[in-house]
Amino acid sequence: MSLEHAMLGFLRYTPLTGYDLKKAFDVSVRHFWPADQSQIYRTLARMAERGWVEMEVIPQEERPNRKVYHITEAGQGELRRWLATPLPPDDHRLPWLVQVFFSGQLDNEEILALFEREAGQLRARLARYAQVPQESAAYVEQIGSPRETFFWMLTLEYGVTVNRAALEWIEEVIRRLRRGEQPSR
Amino acid sequence: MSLEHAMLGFLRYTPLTGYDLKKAFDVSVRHFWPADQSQIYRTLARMAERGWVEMEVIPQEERPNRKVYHITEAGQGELRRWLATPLPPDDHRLPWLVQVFFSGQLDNEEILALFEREAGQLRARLARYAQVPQESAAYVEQIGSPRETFFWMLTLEYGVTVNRAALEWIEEVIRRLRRGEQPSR
DNA sequence: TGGTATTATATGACTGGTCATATATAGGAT
DNA sequence: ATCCTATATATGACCAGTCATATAATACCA
Repeated sequence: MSLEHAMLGFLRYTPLTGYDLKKAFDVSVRHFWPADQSQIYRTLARMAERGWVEMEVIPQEERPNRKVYHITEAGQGELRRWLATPLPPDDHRLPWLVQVFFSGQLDNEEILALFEREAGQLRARLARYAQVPQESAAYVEQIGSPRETFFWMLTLEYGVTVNRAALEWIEEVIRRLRRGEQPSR
Repeated sequence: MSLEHAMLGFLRYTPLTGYDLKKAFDVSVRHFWPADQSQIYRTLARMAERGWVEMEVIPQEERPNRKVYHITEAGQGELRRWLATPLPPDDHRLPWLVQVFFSGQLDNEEILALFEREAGQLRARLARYAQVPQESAAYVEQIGSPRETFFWMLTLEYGVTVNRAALEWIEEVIRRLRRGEQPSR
């Protein structure tokens, strides 16, 4: 399960609380692995039971105590093992393609709107990706590892490449639909 | 929820049993919306409760009775409504990118293997896509609607385009890694 | 003779993830 | 004066989807 291993990945850099982990996710991997706050805490508890992490309570006044988790030897082993393990072929679900598949029964204008909405979402996503370097700059500096940064940036490149290809295809389809390429009912 | 609406989409063409629906999914939308058999039956029951479909039992000897479902007016309305409704921005999860993100701690050869495995999976997926037209030919003929077929084929085009872009990017990254572009530890 | 596939529906147990909400305090903004 | 944000952890209810398994007859293949 990727959430656990992503959490181990962050904890390998430095001990963190659940709250810190949530923030780390939100400036980095949330684009391909969003993490729910409540699930982070539950998962942390499970990981502690398994001995992948250990917890240390840091008392605070006028704030809930911080529970700082650090990775164990077993946790490092598990992370390494998982990183080197082939993943099962992933079946991603694309509800938008379900709409396209059955869109024949809509009017041509409605179909055009369907594609234009998706184009808009892709442009918005690409715009968000363009901001990632700034957003994560502090974190990048904090970790200060050119090797880690290199692979972080590859995930961003992937997102830009794939979403740009999708957008270009959709723009081409919009032109085809305007030309009236779709058979009528 | 897309499963329900995909099921309505198929039922709009013709009445079907749960078993038929599973087969319809498996030759078409399973590439972007796989459907579990047990979930199809449960969902069918829920849709009947809501009045989107109605069931008719066709007795059979020496086989379980067929329960043929047909779409109602309400179901058609619901399908149309959903098709014309903007989807919430989808957060797809890509466990492979989680591996890439944290791969800095692996050896260079292991990282290369990570990318080569993914390239292999993408090639396999593209090979499967190449077979879709043959696999679904019977179904296409059975429905016999050029308009429907046009949009079905667009979903396939999308898959080919996006996965090809991903594969090309990965092949480029593999060349970069071989050149030693990644900083060492 | 045994194993597997096809037709056909169904349930129980489980898992990963979401959403709403709770607690508690401080500080800044409207 | 009130609202929002940040810090910090946690639970209950829920939902979609997965996996294993059950039933039951036929037919084909090794």
